[in-house]
Amino acid sequence: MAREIAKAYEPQLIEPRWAEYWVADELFKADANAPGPVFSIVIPPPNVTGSLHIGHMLDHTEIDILTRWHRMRGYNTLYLPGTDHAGISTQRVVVKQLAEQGIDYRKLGREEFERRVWKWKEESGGKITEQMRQIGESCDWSREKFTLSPELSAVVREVFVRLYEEGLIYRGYYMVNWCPSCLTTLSDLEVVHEERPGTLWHIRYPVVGSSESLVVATTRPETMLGDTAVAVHPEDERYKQLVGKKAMLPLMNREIPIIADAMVDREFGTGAVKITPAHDPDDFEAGKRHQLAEINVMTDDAHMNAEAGAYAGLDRFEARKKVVEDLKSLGLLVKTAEHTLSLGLCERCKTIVEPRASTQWFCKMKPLAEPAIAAVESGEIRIIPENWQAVYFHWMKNIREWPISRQLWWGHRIPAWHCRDDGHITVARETPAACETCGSKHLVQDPDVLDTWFSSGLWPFSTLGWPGDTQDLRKYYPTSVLITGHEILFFWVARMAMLGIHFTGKVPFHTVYLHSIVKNAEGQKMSKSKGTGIDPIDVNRKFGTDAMRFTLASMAAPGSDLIWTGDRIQSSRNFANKIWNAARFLFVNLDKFEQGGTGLEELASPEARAGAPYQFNGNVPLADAWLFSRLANTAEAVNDALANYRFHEAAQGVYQFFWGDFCDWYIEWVKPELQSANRERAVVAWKNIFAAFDAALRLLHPLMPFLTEELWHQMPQPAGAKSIALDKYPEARAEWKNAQAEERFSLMQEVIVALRNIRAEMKLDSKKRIAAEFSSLDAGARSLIETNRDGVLRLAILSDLKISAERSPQPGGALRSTSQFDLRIAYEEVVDAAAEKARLKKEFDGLQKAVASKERQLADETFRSRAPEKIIRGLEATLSGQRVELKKIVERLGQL
RNA sequence: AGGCCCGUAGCUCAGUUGGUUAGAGCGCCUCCCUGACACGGAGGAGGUCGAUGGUUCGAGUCCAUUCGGGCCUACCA
Repeated sequence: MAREIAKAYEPQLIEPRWAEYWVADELFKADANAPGPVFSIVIPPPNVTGSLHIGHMLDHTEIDILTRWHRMRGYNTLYLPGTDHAGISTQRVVVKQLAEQGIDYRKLGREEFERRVWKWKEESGGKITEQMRQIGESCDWSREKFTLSPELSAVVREVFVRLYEEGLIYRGYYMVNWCPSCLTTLSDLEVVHEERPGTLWHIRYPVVGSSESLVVATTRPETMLGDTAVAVHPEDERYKQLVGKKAMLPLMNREIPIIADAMVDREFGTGAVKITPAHDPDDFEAGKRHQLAEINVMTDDAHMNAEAGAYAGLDRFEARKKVVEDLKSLGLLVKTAEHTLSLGLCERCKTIVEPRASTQWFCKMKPLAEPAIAAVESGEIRIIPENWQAVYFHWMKNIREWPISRQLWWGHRIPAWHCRDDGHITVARETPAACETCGSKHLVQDPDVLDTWFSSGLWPFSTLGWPGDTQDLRKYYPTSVLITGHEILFFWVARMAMLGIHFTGKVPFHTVYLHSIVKNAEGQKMSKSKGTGIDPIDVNRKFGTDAMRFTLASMAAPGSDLIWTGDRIQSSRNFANKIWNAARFLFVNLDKFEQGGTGLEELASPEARAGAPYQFNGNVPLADAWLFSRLANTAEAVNDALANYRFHEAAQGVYQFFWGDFCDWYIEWVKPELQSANRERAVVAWKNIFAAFDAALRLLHPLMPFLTEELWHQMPQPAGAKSIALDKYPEARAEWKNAQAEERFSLMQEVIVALRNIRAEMKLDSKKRIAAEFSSLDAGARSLIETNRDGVLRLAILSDLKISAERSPQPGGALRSTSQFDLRIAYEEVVDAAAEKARLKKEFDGLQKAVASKERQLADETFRSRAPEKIIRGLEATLSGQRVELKKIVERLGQL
């Protein structure tokens, strides 16, 4: 049966086929009734608004690798995909689209707005799926549920009401971060700080009823219009006599008190501070302590309002200029100094945040944080890498109140209703018919929505049927692992921990794996807003999603950043192609072999594979014994790496085995056997190579799902078998391990490499066969080479190989020696003596240094008494070998 | 201001409890378009591990100081 296999790996042909399969199939749909261990994963929120870049791929890559690995080991796996954000994001997309059409979403009315959101969702649903298909199978959309689905909204309301009833959620009048562009409150975490050069203006405030005056320093002169006091330190001798008097606020001509407060730093500026309770968090607190009035001089969008008198209507920065000018002309500007300040910016739009006092909903965090701290301290939640634990503790132990209301439209609305008659607020799970206190029917729902992270923080249990006592909840909660980037440790991880423990009494996950941040070649974090992201779809189209996944996995060493340069993915693509071609080799040659009668079914059936490695003449052939031993060791290392979230080690292990061991050595070695005229020998070779190839595919599968799936289906599989992902993951089989075979095979590799090396140095044409001599005092080594003479002749391109105990005394030709053996090629043409000498000299230097340092160490009594026996013996063994080599080099140098 | 991380071959990075001539991929050099693969094969050159000092029989690996780069947290007007 002739097979048609493309000459090169073409991901664009293979992957869509399987992508469709993955998305459609319910492979990862967990069954709560299924027996066996459970592995459940919380997936971070994918962002479907278009800011998808390679950085976002990392979570999904790692999660999917783990999922497949666990699935192949018989775990019952559940994904909890973070589609919560998808709902919010959908709303934001609609807002953006409306804005592009010049429509302000606020003016649509909430119902009309939500209608459009649903419409967009329906229309674009397919588009999202197609997009996700192209970036790979890494996200499971089959469980797609949007935030605004009735089920999730009900959970959010339930949580809100419970926290409110417990007194943890309250309404408060405080200073909050306000974005004048987004027109909403921001939590501290949504404010990013940036160092910028600024100015410190010194302004003179005359003291009422005297010729004295005070100089205050400020970086924001426009806020002085709202000043209601000047503060000095209570023990500051310079100003002691002024406390209790009044100052005349320039420009506004308002008398304001001079107060004493310990908050003032005597060293900074002039030691006198203007107090603007409505526009600064510290001043706000001071204002409360001293019962000062708050004068808000700005509008929502940061223009000056009527309270600013002559400045009303100006933008805050124009007002600043004008205030400074006016002060200057009044002679009240004492001095200006340069001053670097750290400005708070809105994370989303980068507008300078305006501190603003307003009434908002808050959540008390201390009672929630304490159990979450304890969970990490006790190890019930493991944070990997460990250094992030310290960061977590630091934040959690200094946690502040969380303002949870947002003046946005996207998100869950706050379940609170204001009574128009008596002002009472009714908090309820369902829309109340009447006010709790006065029974009035004039109720208006609070216009605010909840911070996105409020609902996201419920994800691990809100998706499993909570507050009901469901089977899913019992089986899958707590989940096993959360993988995400460390940038949302506080936003999301910590809040899930707090809310999960609070509402279920159990931690939401046992392991938190925080991966590195992906940056571009310039070292910048990938970000859509900065324009530094790389679109993974483009890259995938070019190289394939398997290459993308393998690249991310191989670079995902924990603890440090990951820089995306683009050349690693080329090497991953090459690796995929290499495997593809190894498979082609098998099938193309099998076609020829099959004409002799024995077919694929017999050679590669599941039963045949299970019996490998097969024997010939009562022994497993050396190369096969070696390969299966390598396979066992690789499987062990890879399993171990994945168990410890060391994806890069897993990737490297499989790469080395598949390319280095399987392709470069094993296939080359068994080529003749596969076509052997001895049918029995050939069948053994075929059965072994198929078994090894199959195992290697399974080993690679989590790291390259599409390619391995495709090739797996080329081989005979048990009836009803659907996917390699449901096959077994290779384990380290003890009976495959064979230290002796590894040792013997590697000696042969050494001999072959040394011979190739000589050939290369002599610049021999690669087709030119030459004769060589092998000599070794070790009878075992001689018989090894003797037995495998054909292979050595073939791989080292020799016409003949003489084997002897003693090196022939003949001078001339090219020579290569190790402590175990000598190789000589008696070639007529003189070897470049000078080059040979230089090479040997270099080797001599290195070797001599190594020998000297070992001799020194071994002669040291302290070393001998303190170093472990193993080290000493190893050192001695190496030393004796190196001495032999050194001697041979000296001899050879003498000859030249 | 406090905390964390990084500085290893030209580039991007590995290097788990300190232990034998420090590894990989890409790039570079030489030879080869050989029937799985030029997205390939074979061979090779190239680092003394930012700097200094210390602990130790022994340090890329631990400690201190220092220089350089990055990140996070912070209410200094």
